[in-house]
Amino acid sequence: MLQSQLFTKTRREAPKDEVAKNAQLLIRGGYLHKEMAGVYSFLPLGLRVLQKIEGIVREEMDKIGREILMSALSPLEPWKQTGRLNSVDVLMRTLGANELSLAKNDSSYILNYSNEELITPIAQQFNQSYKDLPVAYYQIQTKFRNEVRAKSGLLRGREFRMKDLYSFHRDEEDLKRYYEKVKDSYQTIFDRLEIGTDTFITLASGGDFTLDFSHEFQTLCDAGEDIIYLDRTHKIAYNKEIISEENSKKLNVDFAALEQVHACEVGNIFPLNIKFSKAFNYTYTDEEGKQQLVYMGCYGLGPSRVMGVIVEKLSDEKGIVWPRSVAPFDVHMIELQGSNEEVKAEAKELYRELIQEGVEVLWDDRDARAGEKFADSDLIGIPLRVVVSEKTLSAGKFECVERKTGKTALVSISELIGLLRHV
RNA sequence: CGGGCCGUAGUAUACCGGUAGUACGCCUGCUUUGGGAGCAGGUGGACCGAGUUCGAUUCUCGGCGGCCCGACCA
Repeated sequence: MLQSQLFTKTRREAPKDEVAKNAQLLIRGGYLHKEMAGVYSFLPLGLRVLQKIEGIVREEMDKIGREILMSALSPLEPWKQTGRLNSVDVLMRTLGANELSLAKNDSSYILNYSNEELITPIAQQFNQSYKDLPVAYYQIQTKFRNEVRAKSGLLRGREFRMKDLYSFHRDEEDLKRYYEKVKDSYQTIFDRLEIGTDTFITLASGGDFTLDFSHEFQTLCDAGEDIIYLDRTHKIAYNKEIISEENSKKLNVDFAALEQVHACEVGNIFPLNIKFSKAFNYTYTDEEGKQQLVYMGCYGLGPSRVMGVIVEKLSDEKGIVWPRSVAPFDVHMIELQGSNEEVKAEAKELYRELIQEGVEVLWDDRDARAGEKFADSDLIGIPLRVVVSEKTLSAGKFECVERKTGKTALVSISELIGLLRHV
């Protein structure tokens, strides 16, 4: 893609209404446009990153579930059926539900903030025999929540991207088996997103759904709003919310001996057990012809929040440093002395060859000086910069700079392609 | 939702009870071209409402919006 065709520009200064590093850098780089507190539009660069993250999530989820897309609107009836219309904290409902539908009491639908009420009837319709189970559906969708205090850029928004997966099982054992599978799947996803080594399964409170613990995936992050008690040797952590004398005994863990660190919740997995199947009277027929309640689990992961966490963790004073797996492009090609026709032709040829090799290239074709191009390149944070200029032309090679380390090398085009294949 | 701070061009910031200045951006032209260029000219602004006042961007009140702390948080 030509940088002149991105239709965004970088900013030299951070917006004054953002303190969070992720929001500052993503706005400065032209990835995001802020609409209101906790609500951002994704611009061309930002959308590419989001799609890379969601692509990885999708690839892994496809191994253990089927993708669907549920509606954002839903009728009130199923919410009345589970009792959540009134039991769930009203602040977590959307404005649509609070002010339009409920206050006026004249609407029969709401903008839903979670999807158990929709997925359970769907699963019920198609899976009524023990032969049909287990099944798992997932979606990647924009979620809306009336967050009372949106903050920290992409880390806590009123509108955000979420992958939610729901599984249905004939009994608790099968649910547990699948639950472990999702744990592994999540770890693979975070590894591929290159935050895996800093992401820990964390015991947390069960919330509405269970008296037992739920599991969160917490990534170490100074800007994160959770505090976890970390046991690095066993690669497990405990959310501050469950720290108590009682749980210390129950889990046989000395919390006082553990490291306390800030972290951001990037995923969570919940055993729902029979809460929702009971509400919808979702039973299946077993081998003996008897009706049995279905066991459910739900599993969330926030791609847009992950994007914010990656920026928080991997940026430096010059800008963002994307891991290759989520970077908007593989290579940032910087053309200098654009008025020199030979340089221009050389850049064009390199661009063509890289594209042909399947490399994703952002070509800075703008009529700008070197300093500005380098500064923008550092800010945007594409993993590899390749400079084409009179200097490199006379050397017969290209200058190649790794964003993360600043390591520079002069390479030929075949060496460059080899390098990109290798990474 | 409680508390604190804040709201001035596209962005970041000054000043002021007498309708606003700077920098960057943007536009024109010339020069320049490996780390955010120089010169010249130009463009563009007080969140909304009420009150005080001869006069309000400035003071007061209310609203709306933003950030932070706390509470909350499938």
